[in-house]
Amino acid sequence: MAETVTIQGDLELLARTAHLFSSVREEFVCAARDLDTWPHHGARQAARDRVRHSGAPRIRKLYSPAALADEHSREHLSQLVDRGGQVRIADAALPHETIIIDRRYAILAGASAPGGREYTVTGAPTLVGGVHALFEAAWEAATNLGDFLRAERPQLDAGSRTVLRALGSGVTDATAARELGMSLRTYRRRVAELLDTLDAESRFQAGVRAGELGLNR
Amino acid sequence: MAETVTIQGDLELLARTAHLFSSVREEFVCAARDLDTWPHHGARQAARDRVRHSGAPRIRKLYSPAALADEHSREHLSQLVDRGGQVRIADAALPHETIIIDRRYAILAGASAPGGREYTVTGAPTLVGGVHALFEAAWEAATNLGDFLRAERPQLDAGSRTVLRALGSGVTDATAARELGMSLRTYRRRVAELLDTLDAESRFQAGVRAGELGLNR
DNA sequence: TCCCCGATGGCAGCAAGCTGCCAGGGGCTC
DNA sequence: GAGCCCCTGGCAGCTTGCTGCCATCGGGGA
Repeated sequence: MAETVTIQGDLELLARTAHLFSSVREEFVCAARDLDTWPHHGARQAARDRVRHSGAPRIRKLYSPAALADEHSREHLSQLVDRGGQVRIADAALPHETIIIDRRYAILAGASAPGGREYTVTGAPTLVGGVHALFEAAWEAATNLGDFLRAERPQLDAGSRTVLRALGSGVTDATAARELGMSLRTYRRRVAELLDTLDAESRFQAGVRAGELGLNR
Repeated sequence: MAETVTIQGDLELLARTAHLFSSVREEFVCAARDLDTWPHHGARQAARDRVRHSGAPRIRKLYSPAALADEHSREHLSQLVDRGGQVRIADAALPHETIIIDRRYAILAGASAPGGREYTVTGAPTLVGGVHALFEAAWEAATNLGDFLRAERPQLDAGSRTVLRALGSGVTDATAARELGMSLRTYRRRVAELLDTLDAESRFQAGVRAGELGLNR
């Protein structure tokens, strides 16, 4: 392969770079806006297989917050982490998707063209090095997936947390109000406010949200 | 250091092995019953620092299900995973805690003795190799932390899941029953059964459980 | 001081949720 | 078919949750 080539369309990209994806030895680095960006299903399988064995490459993926939009993506990302990959979320939008393999090859996505999207694949050391340095900078600035998800939970004041715990303990409103030293009316006001901030229409729904967000602690 | 030494007590272990923990280059392997077993706080910090940089050692930790007993430990483990460590849960009890560093040194915990717990530290290749092989076998047989947690969720039949979704959608019982094509009475029976299997005393509590267990899908 | 404002709590009425009881109804075995 | 069992649904009565309304209270600010 020439040091730098331009490729049109996903299919050709797959055909021309499949051997690169399956040759990953040490590091597979990927930056993208969301999970739908790269169509490299074969590569995913190869990467998965490799992680299972010792001497696995280090896998790092950097996404925009957009990658967390739907539940399905979240599930996928957490599975990625389970398999030993590292996932971080950047503040930036990451419009130009990038893959770097073993610091030897870089694949950069460009604009859409009539014949499909345009990609640049290069093995030129200076180019790859530069791209890698940029990635490192973005990587360092980004936050861990787990931390990001934890930070995402709405910040509740101490009062709301108390009410939350009372609700979670399963007691009736009367008991909870007594334990918290407030009237039934006020307690129910707090509950109603909590449902409002959690955007829930029923107590059950609020419980689900609280459980998902790990607020019940 | 002699090839194999026996050490009494946690303090001496720390003193004699601190340099080993900070010398980890490629792989840090640990098997233990739970998180309280090893007192190596310094090592944790060292490992943490290393993971932040490239060329990080591969960290693998194998625990018994007992390590998941309390919420605090779960939190700690998931943070470990966030930082790029791999955590698996074994079916076995793992009574003999083991640490292997770079396949060069092994630390094995033994029985409690009057002068503190007894530890064996060795750098003998055959010994370390043997221990490592045993660890690999146990590791392969164990399941990923994430998978384990997912499998832990109680299995609900299709009907219960439907009810769960209805509850999660936030509609009233009357609406839900109509949508599910059953009477109000039966729907409420289903809800009551669900609360029972989730061991919840209120709908909110059931919601929390469902959210925690990721059942709301 | 007076007024305003926000938070609280009591009350009342309604809506929603919970459950015991009993009456079908369908499938099963004998 | 008879008896049995389990599931369902209606009814009723009760508890719990929800909220509008109003009175009260305490802390600023004009």
